[in-house]
Amino acid sequence: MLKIYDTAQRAIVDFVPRTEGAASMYVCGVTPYDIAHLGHGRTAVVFDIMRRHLTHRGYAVTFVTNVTDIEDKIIARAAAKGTTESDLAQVFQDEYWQQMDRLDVQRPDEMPRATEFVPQMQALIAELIAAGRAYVIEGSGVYFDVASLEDYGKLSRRSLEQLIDSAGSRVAVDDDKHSPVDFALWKAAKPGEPEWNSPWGLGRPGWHIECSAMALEILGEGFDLHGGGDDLVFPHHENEIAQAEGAGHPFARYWLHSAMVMVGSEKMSKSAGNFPSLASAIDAHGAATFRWVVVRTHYRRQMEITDDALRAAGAEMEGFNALARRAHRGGIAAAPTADISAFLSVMDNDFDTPNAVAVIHGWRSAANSALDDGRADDASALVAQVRAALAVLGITLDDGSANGGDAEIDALVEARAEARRAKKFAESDRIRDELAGRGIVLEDTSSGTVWRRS
RNA sequence: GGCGGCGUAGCCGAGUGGUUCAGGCAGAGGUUUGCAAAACCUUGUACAUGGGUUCGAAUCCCAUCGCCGCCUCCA
Repeated sequence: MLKIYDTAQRAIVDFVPRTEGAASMYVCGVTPYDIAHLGHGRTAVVFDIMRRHLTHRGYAVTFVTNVTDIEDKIIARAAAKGTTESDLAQVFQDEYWQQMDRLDVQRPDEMPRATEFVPQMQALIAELIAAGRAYVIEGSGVYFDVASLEDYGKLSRRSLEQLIDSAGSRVAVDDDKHSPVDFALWKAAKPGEPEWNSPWGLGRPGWHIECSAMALEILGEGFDLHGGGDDLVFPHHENEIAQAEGAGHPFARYWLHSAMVMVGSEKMSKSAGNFPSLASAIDAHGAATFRWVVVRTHYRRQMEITDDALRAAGAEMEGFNALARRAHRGGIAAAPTADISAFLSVMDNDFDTPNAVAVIHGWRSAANSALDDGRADDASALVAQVRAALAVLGITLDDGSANGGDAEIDALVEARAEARRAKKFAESDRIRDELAGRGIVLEDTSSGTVWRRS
């Protein structure tokens, strides 16, 4: 039985989908106005693993991730760069998916862009007005009337009083709004900004409405899982719920939130300017290592992704790759099927990847022992378990088979092997040192020498 | 100020009342190897502090200290 931590209930609960055997999932995507950072990488990997695990458990998963391609930051950045909003969004969306592809993050089944769903947003806004949950301020826009919704704040556990108390202390309040906590559904057009026609005049959608409208449009009422970074709980997800339920549409059954990535004990954020790029981390340490460092910490726990952390994770990954190389060189093929039930049941407990990692390490160690002892069948089964479990985590091992293409290195490796056979160790060591100088590390196995780049 | 989380051995990171242990990285010793590399084996009595509950607490309760997040755009 899959159990998940539901932010709304603040508890680990059984996952019971809307439709048996299916799982519909909406994960808030990015606002593409700058390059992807480490936090984007973590969040994407976390939800990708949830998706893979659900799929592995037999659910037919429908996975939706939106793109917020019209928003204040995009408008400001496009103006600063002298480009259009859509071009700017496209550039950074492409960069984002380029990194996601390197990380083997599976593409969503649907990737709706906010600008393509303006009619649906307007329809939802109209419903909210009709339901008495929203009001129009001429020349300003349409606002959600928070006080009209009895249980507003239920996701983030905030009361209306405390919200009103703190409102205005950090954000300027529009005096025309009925309450300082009311938020914009539709913003009246401003000169030089993109605009759409609407029953309330030219303008553009507020930030939160897109996700309510698109999730309902694509996944329907009462879809299963809604996810995102935990910085979105309030106000974004809270407002999504208000917009959907305020119009009478049951919204997400479960809420999943992944914790933030910290840098130097502070939350990384674009506004603070402390955001190491995802690309540079992958460049330096590899995609599998990045995934591994994410997986080592539970998704609901804050973590730092430092160079040291990546190095340690890289050392672990290297151990797994070494196993794959050994098995490959020794002609040990992974068994066609693998029993990874021990791994899966750990994962069933709210995607407990840290403990799942321990299970995989156990198999790795046992596989090496089996290879040491020449127990080929055991080794084959264990290697298969390691590979299958890692696949659920989105990691594919490098067994070195792609290293065969370098004729020059292969020739040197062979020359060294000959020298060794002739017991000319001075010569064989000289060749090994030469290769080491070029970043090539040799490993002599019982079935021959394999090499890798260090 | 309100809401929430965290503080575990050199480092990362599980664990929520009890024989024996998370797991990993780094370190040390050993086996293997011509020497290495890789691998395997052995090796660490840690739980912020002070009280309390209990036969027994890292684990429950209270207090204290420290760190972090949300309350503003943010993955």
